[in-house]
Amino acid sequence: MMDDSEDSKRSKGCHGSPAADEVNDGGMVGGMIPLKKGPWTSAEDAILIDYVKKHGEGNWNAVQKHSGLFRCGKSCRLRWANHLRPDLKKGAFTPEEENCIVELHAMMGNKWARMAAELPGRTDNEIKNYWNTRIKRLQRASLPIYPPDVCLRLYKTIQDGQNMGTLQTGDTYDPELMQTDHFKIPEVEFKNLELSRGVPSYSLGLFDTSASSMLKQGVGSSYGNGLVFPTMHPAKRPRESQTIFTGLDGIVGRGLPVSVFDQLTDYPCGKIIEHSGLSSPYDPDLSTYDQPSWDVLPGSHAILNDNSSSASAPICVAMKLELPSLQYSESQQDSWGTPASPLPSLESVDTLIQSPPTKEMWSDGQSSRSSGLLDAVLYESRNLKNSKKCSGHPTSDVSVAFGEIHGSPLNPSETEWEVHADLKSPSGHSTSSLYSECTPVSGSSLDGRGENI
DNA sequence: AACACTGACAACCGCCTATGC
DNA sequence: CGCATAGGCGGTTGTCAGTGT
Repeated sequence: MMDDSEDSKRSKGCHGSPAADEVNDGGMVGGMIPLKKGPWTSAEDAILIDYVKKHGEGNWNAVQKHSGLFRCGKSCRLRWANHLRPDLKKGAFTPEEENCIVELHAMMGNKWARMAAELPGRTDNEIKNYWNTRIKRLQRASLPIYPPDVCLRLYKTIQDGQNMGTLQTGDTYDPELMQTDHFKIPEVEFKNLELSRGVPSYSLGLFDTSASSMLKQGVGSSYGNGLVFPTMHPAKRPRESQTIFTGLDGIVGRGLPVSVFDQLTDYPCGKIIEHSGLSSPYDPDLSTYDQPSWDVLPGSHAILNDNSSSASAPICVAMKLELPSLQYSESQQDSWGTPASPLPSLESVDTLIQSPPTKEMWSDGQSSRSSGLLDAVLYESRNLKNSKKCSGHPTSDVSVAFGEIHGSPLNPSETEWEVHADLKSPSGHSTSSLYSECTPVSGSSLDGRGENI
């Protein structure tokens, strides 16, 4: 893009590489020649391409030594990876790719490199830029980041996974067995994944690396509290731990930022999950989800800003934390093929802003980075699971989670819920039956946030 | 025509981990 | 085991082009 722009614009010496700084005395080659910064010229590109052809990728710091290119190794690597690689796909994202990115982000958060791995020919930088632009646009319009269908699909996927995991409760972790016999989670080849399927292939793939790791660990396994993914490269664990889960029984995004949860709960989609659950992920009639009358979730933003009463402040925070939007617009609704509904009133917006978790829920050093919807959904799943353990009331949360609104949308407090979904879990339990086993009275077992449901 | 705004893009920065010595 | 270096990743910033007023 700016390859042919002249170097004169910016050439302050490379600080991109700490190594270069340290070794080269602040961006100087051998302390003498300043490393170039700024846009790459086509000549530089040619040099770099030539170098890679001859020597292959890697050893980027040697590029400068052997090619006379006055760029730090990092800069070379970036240039090659983002622009010069022959397998790069140029041009705008296709709608399929865009959908894929949204769903991937819902699953894994800001893991651009991982997302890029799912999109052949695309770079993490591209995806990141696309996402940031999208976020900005949606937030400016106060639109939700994740389309409802993404939320639902994700939740369904998680739910299925969790049901499978339930079978493993108490099992000892055996990587091979888990891999091949028990869960039948394939070694998913993510490349060229099919898009726009009911449950995207990468969902399984993601499970293989994150959620499935939990499954593999098995509930109550020795890994349960270790926050360690046996299948993950150790090097990645610390970073991944930002979105790590405490094992199936404790399915919760360890680093799940409040903001993401906010989105899940504030955003009608979150409500979908909370309230309608699996009634039908593909239910075309999502209009009920758009009711501006979702129950009030009081005092929830205390974590975010220590001031649950300020409705606008969280929005500002959200800009950073990908906190989402508060309502649908007609256009957005339409674009997602769901019925439009009136925008919530400002009061409703205020209400929706508030929701989320108590401090103890996110107390263990959550990251400010987005972890995606997956974490949030997992969290919800955990809550549901916990409630299952705790109680056996035949109504309430279960109905809430998997029910259908029967009450007046204008009076959420009196809304009645009724189980009507009967999706079969892999374990043979229907979701309704599974969750009807655990039916704490609203607020009784959800870590003190039952009133949120 | 001038200006502001926005989106797209490229590149840099800082932090982190892996690896080799 | 500690240190230095290389490389990867995510966040941020800067630039440019297009568009609307």
